[in-house]
Amino acid sequence: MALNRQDIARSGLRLLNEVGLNGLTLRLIAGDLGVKAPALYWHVKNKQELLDEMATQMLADAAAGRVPPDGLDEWQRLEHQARGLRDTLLAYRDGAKVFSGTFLADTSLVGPPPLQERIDAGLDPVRAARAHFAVYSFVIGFTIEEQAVYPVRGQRDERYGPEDAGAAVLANPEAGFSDGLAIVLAGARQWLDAPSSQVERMQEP
Amino acid sequence: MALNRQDIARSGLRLLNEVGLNGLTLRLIAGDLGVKAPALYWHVKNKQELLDEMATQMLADAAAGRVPPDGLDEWQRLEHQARGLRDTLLAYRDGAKVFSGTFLADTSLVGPPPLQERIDAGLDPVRAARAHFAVYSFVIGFTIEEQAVYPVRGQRDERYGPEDAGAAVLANPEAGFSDGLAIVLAGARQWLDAPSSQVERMQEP
DNA sequence: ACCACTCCTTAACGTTGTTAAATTGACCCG
DNA sequence: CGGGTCAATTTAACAACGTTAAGGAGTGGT
Repeated sequence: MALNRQDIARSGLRLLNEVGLNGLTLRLIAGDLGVKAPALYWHVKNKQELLDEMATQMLADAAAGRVPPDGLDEWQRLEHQARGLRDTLLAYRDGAKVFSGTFLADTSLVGPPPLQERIDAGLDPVRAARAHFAVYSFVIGFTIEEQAVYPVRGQRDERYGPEDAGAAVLANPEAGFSDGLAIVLAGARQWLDAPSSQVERMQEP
Repeated sequence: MALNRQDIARSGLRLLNEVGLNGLTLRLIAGDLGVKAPALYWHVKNKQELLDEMATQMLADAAAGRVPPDGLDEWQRLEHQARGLRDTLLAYRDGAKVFSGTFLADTSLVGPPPLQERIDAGLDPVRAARAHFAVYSFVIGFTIEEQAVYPVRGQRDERYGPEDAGAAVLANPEAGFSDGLAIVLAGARQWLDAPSSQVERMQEP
């Protein structure tokens, strides 16, 4: 019968979709598990540690059902991974916020690093990591803004009028994300082929 | 004597650097202003509204001292703006988190929209907005991750070991950001010239 | 002198994360 | 059997938080 961190995290994730990050209280989670709040402290040091566990669990659940199809090249795998990350974050209310605050308990869950082929072929691993992180950063940033406007997928928050700049893009989040991702991937590809570590160098007629 | 929203927001921003977002309480801000906590509710509806005001103030203060130099082309202005945004967020503890949660009370503060020249020259404004938002998203995402590792600029948080992927990039945040920004800008440039075909359009409701 | 309005205080409420101490239950050893 | 140890949970309580209600002080107009 005894609880464990995973059960608690999973309960937290389910409740997250019902009440949002602000409404997610330890007493609520405990009640959902048929237990009183201080019991959670036997398994978890902090609420923060619980949120970390939730972020990890979130990624693990999503990675389980998302093996990239065979026959993709490394760029397509990178795109697949980026889309999967966004889908994962969107699967939970405030998912991106929960995720971005925490670092993962188990980093092996992100899956095999992309661009490994090119690293084996001589690409500087630091450069590869930076390109990868640029894609990752874009996905996190985009999804955070997206979830600010659409707390749950498809339902727009009433506080945001249609007037500001971001809203023009987020009027159609899918297209905005696709285009943004295409931009970042194209840039990464080009940047890895033709290194220009200084941005100033990229001006051309 | 009478307080106003700006004073409160400014006090909140100063205290943010001392105590962080978690430690930022209404009673603390009120005390800093020589006033009791409920007094703030005369000027502000919510704590959330206060945070929105702080985010706005943050951007306004930063934009004041950051007019782009003359003689830059539109890409250089975009780069300037992106670097300025990161600097602004880094100027406050948890700055990116505060900023990303809120939308701005006054959107005129972001400055004149970039890429206006190309829009005048016939570029689809939606495409321009998406390219711009891709850059914006990257900056937000990168800086959130950066501040998770470095709560205050230059001081690494002890919880993160050097082992994970993001840390490899964030070992040198300045270089990581520069490279990432170069990637996104290069991609945007290329994408605006030749719209990518691999991403098909989604239709609006 | 009175009213109206702005701005702030005092007092309090319910909720939150968290801690300390007592309690239960299961398993092992004599 | 009986006691002891250890894991897991409960009961009770705490300080702190965001927020609300009610009232008081100051100011200005008529």
